[in-house]
Amino acid sequence: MKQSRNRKPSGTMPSVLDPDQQICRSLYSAANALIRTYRPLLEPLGLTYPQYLVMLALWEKDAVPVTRICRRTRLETGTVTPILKRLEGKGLITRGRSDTDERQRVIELTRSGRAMKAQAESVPVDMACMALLTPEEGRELQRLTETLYERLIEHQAKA
Amino acid sequence: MKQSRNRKPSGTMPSVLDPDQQICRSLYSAANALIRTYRPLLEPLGLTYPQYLVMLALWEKDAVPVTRICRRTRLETGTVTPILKRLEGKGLITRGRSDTDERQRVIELTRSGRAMKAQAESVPVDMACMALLTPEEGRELQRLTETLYERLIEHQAKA
DNA sequence: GATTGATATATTGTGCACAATATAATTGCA
DNA sequence: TGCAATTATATTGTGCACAATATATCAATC
Repeated sequence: MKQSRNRKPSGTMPSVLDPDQQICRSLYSAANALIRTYRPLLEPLGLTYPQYLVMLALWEKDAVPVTRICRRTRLETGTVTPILKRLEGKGLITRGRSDTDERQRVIELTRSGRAMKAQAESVPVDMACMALLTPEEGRELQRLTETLYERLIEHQAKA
Repeated sequence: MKQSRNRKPSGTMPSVLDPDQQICRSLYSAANALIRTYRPLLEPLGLTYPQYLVMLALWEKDAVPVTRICRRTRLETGTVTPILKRLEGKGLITRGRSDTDERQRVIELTRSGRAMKAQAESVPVDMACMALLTPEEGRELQRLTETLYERLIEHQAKA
């Protein structure tokens, strides 16, 4: 592992509490840095990354309940509800009520929200152009993070 | 890639906007889920994960300026300063001033903060016991996230 | 058809995460 | 010496992220 910024003296006893050994720090800082990198690409759309994630879910399938948005974005309702309100405020979605189940909202794209999809197509393209990872590295990283995610959810379900 | 929760009809045109294709979502949701999993392990210490990260930095090297904490945690000063205030409030650290440079703080562990280190040793152990990833998977994941992080920082420096 | 339990969403409170900006001390150097 | 540029930290404002809790509707069953 590279430690260009924190070389240890050779012969140092490795500690389980060494920050450089923390997989979670690596994962966390990479995720934060990646979202920071999305920012300028999303700025023309006026979206944050979590807002973009919600829009992706809706471009995939429109007129869905909040539950589905949570499932596809992997965020909790307490996170998603305020995001939906902001997207409504921007005029990108509506938050109607289901006819068959008064508890359920039906989240629908407005014309403006639908129109944004075309503009958004450039975001993954621009991101890919940065060539941050090779295609193989990208696939491997996604495979590993998906594995980890699944096991964490599974573990969480047991507790 | 597994898509147990969102099978697409075979022959569906793959979209660059498909949520399941987003490496960033995989990374983000795995990082969030991992930090959630740390929570019960850190609860006996009364720490959040970012607070724990700061403590790791101080257990590695005590009596350091804020800059070093930022570097080792990979968090910004705007994030770290309030965390340091909370840790000070818990009686784990002090935030003195440097004699040689009045701008600089010297962040030092208190006796209580130093004592916590022994208790914290069990956290990585308990985490490892969950066997979320094999040692090889763990190493590979850390290698890839470190690579990504470095390239993102590099890219950010250019802009 | 009333009650019990489950489900869908919303609210509240705490703690990040960071950009932008402010403040203050130090350093360089004209 | 004086002052411009740099550096260290703090502050402000916005938007997550989530646990815990609340509320309202629906479903099941007695």
